[in-house]
Amino acid sequence: MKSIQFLKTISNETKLRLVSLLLENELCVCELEEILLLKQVNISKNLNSLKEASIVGSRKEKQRAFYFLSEEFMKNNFLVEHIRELKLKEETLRKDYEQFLKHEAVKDQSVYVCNIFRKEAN
Amino acid sequence: MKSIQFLKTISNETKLRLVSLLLENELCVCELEEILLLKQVNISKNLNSLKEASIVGSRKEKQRAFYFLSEEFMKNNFLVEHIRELKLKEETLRKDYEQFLKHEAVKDQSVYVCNIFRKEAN
DNA sequence: ATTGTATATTCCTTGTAAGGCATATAACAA
DNA sequence: TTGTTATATGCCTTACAAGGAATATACAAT
Repeated sequence: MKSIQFLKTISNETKLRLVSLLLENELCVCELEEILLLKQVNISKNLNSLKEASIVGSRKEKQRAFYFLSEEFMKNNFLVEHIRELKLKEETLRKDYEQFLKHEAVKDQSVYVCNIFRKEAN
Repeated sequence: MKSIQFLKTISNETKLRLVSLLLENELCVCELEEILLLKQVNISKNLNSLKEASIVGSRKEKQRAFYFLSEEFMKNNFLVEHIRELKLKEETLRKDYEQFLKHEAVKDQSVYVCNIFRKEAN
């Protein structure tokens, strides 16, 4: 069953965190890397498996790869609403969302460069 | 995350079929066996893992063990609604539901014995 | 006491998912 | 051209879930 594939795929912390963020906006790998503080490889791999499950789509823009939730997935209204609830209930998802907001703020006030946080850290 | 455990556990065909039926009614192992046409061992095992995930509870009545969806699980309104939708959309779940109705009909018109279908088959 | 019914548990095998690590590719920058 | 940034892929290991098969337990019926 396709529906089971959806469930199985998002029932993993990393993937759920990714989907959770993508509910807000399309994002590229390096943004996700900075927000989630996970290694690029894992993000790429997990995004890829989300893509194989038709949960996300992607588009290339120069070197960047932007990922977004698929229409097909978004049709599952109740499941989507369930995830929105988890974002309020689950600590990890809440914190990710905070990080996302910080990230968006920085993006707004300056010319965005992908590794901005990493540069500040050095 | 507990919520992930819920998702992970129900994202398996057998377990989803079980949960799907238990949305209708509490049922005992042998009833589930007859409706789903699965081996008793698998049903017991899967029910047990649903129980470990706090998705179902159980009560003993003589030799029978009746299983029902936990309050905790039922609080996830959107997730529950999602499953109800899957019951309409997914062939397997629809057929299971038909079998369930047949089973209920038999139960109503006679003194119920657990292996009634099996006896007819011989 | 013995048989039959209902359910649970244990052992075993197989499949698969997830992340680590190294490396590949692709685009752009200098 | 060479270096750097952004992303993807391949190989390996570990962990764990799922079902088969056999057996155990628990209670009921006779």
